[in-house]
Order: sequence, then C-alpha cells, then structure tokens
Amino acid sequence: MATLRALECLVAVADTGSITDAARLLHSSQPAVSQQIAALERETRTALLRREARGVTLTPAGRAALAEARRAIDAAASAVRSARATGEAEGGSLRLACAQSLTVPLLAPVIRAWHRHHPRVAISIREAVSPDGLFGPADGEAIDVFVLPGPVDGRFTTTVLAEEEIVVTAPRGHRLAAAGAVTLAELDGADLVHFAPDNSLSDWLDRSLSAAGVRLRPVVRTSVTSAAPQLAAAGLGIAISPVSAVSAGFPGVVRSFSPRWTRRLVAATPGEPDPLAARFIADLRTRGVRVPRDVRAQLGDDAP
Amino acid sequence: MATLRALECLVAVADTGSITDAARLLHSSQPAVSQQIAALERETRTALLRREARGVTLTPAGRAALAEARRAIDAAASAVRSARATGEAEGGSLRLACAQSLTVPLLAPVIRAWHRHHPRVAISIREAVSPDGLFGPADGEAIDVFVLPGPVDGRFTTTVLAEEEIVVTAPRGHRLAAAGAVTLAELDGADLVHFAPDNSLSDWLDRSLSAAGVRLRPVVRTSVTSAAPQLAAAGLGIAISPVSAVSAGFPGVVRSFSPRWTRRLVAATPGEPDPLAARFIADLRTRGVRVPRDVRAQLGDDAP
DNA sequence: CGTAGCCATTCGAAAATCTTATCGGAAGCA
DNA sequence: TGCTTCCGATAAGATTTTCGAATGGCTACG
Repeated sequence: MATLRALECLVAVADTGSITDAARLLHSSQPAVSQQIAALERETRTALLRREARGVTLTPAGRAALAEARRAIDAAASAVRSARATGEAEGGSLRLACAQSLTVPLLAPVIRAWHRHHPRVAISIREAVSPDGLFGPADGEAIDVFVLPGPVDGRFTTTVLAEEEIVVTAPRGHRLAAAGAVTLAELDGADLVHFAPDNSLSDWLDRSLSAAGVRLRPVVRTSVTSAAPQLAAAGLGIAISPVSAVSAGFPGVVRSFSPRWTRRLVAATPGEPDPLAARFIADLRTRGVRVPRDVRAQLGDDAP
Repeated sequence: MATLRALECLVAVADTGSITDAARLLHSSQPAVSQQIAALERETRTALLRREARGVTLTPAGRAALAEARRAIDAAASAVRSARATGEAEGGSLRLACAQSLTVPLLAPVIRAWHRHHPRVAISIREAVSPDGLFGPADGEAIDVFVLPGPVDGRFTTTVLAEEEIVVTAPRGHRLAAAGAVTLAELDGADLVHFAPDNSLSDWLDRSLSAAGVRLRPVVRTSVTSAAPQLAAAGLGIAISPVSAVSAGFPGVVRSFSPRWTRRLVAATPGEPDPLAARFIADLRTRGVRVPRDVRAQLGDDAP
C-alpha cells in the first residue's frame, strides 16, 4: 500500500511543478520528496513524472493518481478532524438506550437542547421496558449511554442522574385525598393498578411491597408505565409509580410517601465514558427529571 | 497527519472487534496494531476504542473516524490502481496536440480505435495550424503527444509516423492532367493557390519553391490546408499540398512529383514517452496516413 | 564557456515501526 | 475461590524506513 506521505509528495509536486519547490512546501528536503516519488513509481510500476529541464510535469499515470491522492489526503485529514470534533461534541453520533418510561420526561428535553446546541451530533435512541431489552441484543450497534433506573451491573460506569420520587396515585375523591403524606402500611388491602410482567416495574413493585409486608390486590396490569396512574385515576384503584409517570394535568390524586420513597435514575456507560457521552450525561444530570408543575403542586413544596 | 497504516488498523479493528484479530487480519502483531491505534488516539486527542473484557468497541469518535478512514484507504489504493491502469492503457487521460490538417486523416482513425479498445482512456486534442500554436501556451495543461510534420526541436523525442507524399492538384482539364508525374520546374509561372501566413505550410512552400528556383503566382491564400486543393480544382490554379489534404472524391487532378516529394510526419513527446503515449504512437505508426482510395488511383500504384 | 537551476544518487544519522517477551485485568469454569 | 484463558498495554531491542547533507549529471541561459 502506498504511503500517505508519498501521496502528499505527489500532490505537492503537482501543485508546484517542481520537486525542489514541493520539498520547500512540505518543509522537507529535495531528496526526501524525490525518494517518495520514486517509491510511488516503483509501486505503480509507471513513471508518474516527466523529468524536464525546468522542473517536472505529470505523465498521464501521474494525473490519474493525483486526483485519488488528493481524495486520500482529504479523507485522512477529515478522519482525525471528525474524530477530534466528536470529542468536542461538534460532530459524530451518539447512541442511547433508554428505559421507555424515561424517554419523555428525562431524555427528551436534553435531546432537544442538543439538537440546538450541538446540531452536528446525530443522536439515536433505542427504547425498552426492561434492562434485558436494553442490554440485550445489540443489533451489531454498540450503545454509548444507557439511561435507566439504577443500580446496574458493576461493569458499567454509572452516574446518578436524579433521585426520582415514588408516589401513589388514586382517583379523585379517594380516601387518600385527605391525607398529607401516605405510609405504605395504610395502603394494605387496596386495589392496585399493577404492571405487566414485561415491565420491570412489576418485579420491583412486588419486591418492595413484600419487603414492607404490605399486600395489595392487583386488579389490572399494564405494560405502559404512564398508563398506571391514568387507570388509577379512572377509578380502578391506586397506582404506585415513579412521579415521572404522572403526566401534566393528571386527573387524579397524587401523594408522596412517608417516609419519602425514591428510586435512583442513572446513566451507565461501558467503561469510562468518552467525552461525547460524558457531556451528554452531564447535561442529563443538571436537567434532572422534570416533574410537571400541577403535579408538583399536589406533592408539596419539597418535590423534585 | 495520520498515517494510512494507522487508519488501516482502525478499520481492521472495527471490522474484527478485537485488536488481536485485527493484527491477524493485517498479518502483523498485536502490539503493532495497539501502538498504531494509540498513535491515532494521540493525534485525535480522543479515545477511539472502548477497551472491554471481550475485545473492543468503537467510541463515537472512533465511529466518526472510521468512515473517513475507509475512504482514505480506498482512495489511496485507487490512486496506485489507476496509475497502474493508465500505464497499461486501461484508464487515465491522454492529451494530444495535433497539426490541424492531420487530425482527420491521421489521428481520427486511431482515436476511433482507441475509443473501442481502450474505452477508459480519455483522449483530448488541441489543434493548431502552426508549431507555435502547438507548443505555445500550454493553458496549464501539459501535452503528452504532439503530432505534426517533422522535424521538431531536439529536446523532444520523436517518432516518424509516416512519409507523406506532396502532390500537386489542379482543375480537371488542366494541362497537368496529361502528364504522369510532374517536375517542379514545369510548374514555373503557374497560378498558385497558396496558404495564409498563419498556416505553417505557407513558409514551408515558399522555402521549397525558392530553393528549387521556381516561381509561382499566388492568386489566393487559405488558412485551411484542405481548402487549397479544393480551390485549385475550382479553377483558381494549382495547389501544392500534402496528399492528406486531398479528400476522397476530389473533383480535380492529382499528380505526384518527379522525383517523389515527401514530408515526414512525426509524433513528439517531451522526454521519453510514457507507456500510454508510447502505445498511442505505436498505433499511429502502424496505421499511418490514410490516403483516400480514389486519390490513390490518380497517383499510381506506388502511392502510400 | 561558465553559471545556475533541478533532479538522482549515495551514505550516514535519525526516527518510526515491528517483534518478542511480559504484565495486568477480566471472564469463565471448576 | 482459585485456576485458566483471553485480551490489551507496556517495555525493550532489532529492523526497516525515512530523512538530510553532500555530490554528480544534465540542461538552459547568459
């Protein structure tokens, strides 16, 4: 394979019409350029230059090589340039994998900001409702940043993005509407809008309740996290979910737990995050989880 | 500037997902590839690979560099390939400069053949009516092969393409029609269709006639070589021109000189001809000058 | 006829690259 | 847990490549 250096020399010679001048242009010596050209001619088995009294001119073979040589040099320069640009969030692509329920409240605002401030960075998202779906088959596409409820496997580097409050939701007029904050115990025996098994909140909720010794009666199960509070508000029972699943204008009752119950949202990267991912994660962290205003009103002043 | 070698390593690593496998693919050792990648990362000031337990994956910066790296490698390979192809008349471009009068009878058939047999070679022609016009301002475009009446400047390498006969043409019924071959002397005093000063045949004819001590009366001058015989046939007088200027179906009398009078047609290249030019010149030589059939009939059996 | 400009070649020095050997970490397995 | 295996990084020495200074040949020019 020809050396980039040799191609550079060819281009310089073509541009200056002289090996000596090309050497000056390249901050090199005349023999160095001469030898690079000679090497190239050895490789192509053809004369690339016509040696004349006053400098050199290109042979047809030299002309043919010249165009491609320029392309090669440009591409090589562009390779390091775009890599460097990516390191500075001025280009490249970022591949995210996100727990489905977090896409809208957590990712969306940051992605929107990036489209404005880093328009040359192409962001792609893969969504899933369970860690298996996130970490699972990579489709040959490696993921740069995972966004999900923590904790996660130790081989990932994790950054805590937010402590998200767990709340209970109920229909308007439900007895909980009177209380300020709710204890888990007082929910015992209530009808529960549960999650479907493919939603990882299902297992999580079961474990949490049995750990607290509380029993609830599942009356319906849904895969879509944000559907649970809606179904609860529709009168099916109560729902226990992250506050981010409660949409703005929620038509029911929202109550915090006492003591406060939260879950951790983290960003995970395989190994040390590269600069682009690190930047994105930093933005995720400073923005945190957006809790809709009217839901905050129902929760009290110290809501996240 | 990054090395092509380093970019090759990056591509190989991306393709295999492992430095060790990439080294195998490149018939190199694992540390060699590792160092090349390290050098590239030093140059881009960014991590290009994520080192994981089982091989490596590309970071966003690595992905960004990868695409350009492939382009660079392809272009470099393509540069030597197309240079080599040009050496074998399988590509490239050939720039010709040709005395205007020779384009049709000499160049055209060979170019037609090349368009068929070497379709990937792009041929361009510059025409002129005098050597000055041929060798003159290069327009920044160097010429590979000059085709013109010889002899030419000694700094060119010349190849004799053909000995072209000089003939005299006259209107039908002219007294020359009776003769077999004509001597220059017997033309003395005749009306001559001459060439315009910008046509180099003008000087050439004047020198030739005065050297022979023959005087003719110029009655008209033309720049276009092939127009002279036509004007002669139209009754203006006689014309003296290369036989290639006499078209097929010429409506007049064509006579050889006695002794036979010829001029040399040569191909000239600056310095040693490159393979492509050499090939083209060889074809020019074997094809020679085509003299139209019915003109040959008027000249006799030994016409070229 | 001497001078100047340009390229090729030679040769020793400098630099880059490769290879061998070795280390450390992580994953898989018993 | 402890052992083995796999993979990448590092160190050091050897090899190859590249470079630079000096030189020679050639041509154009005055």
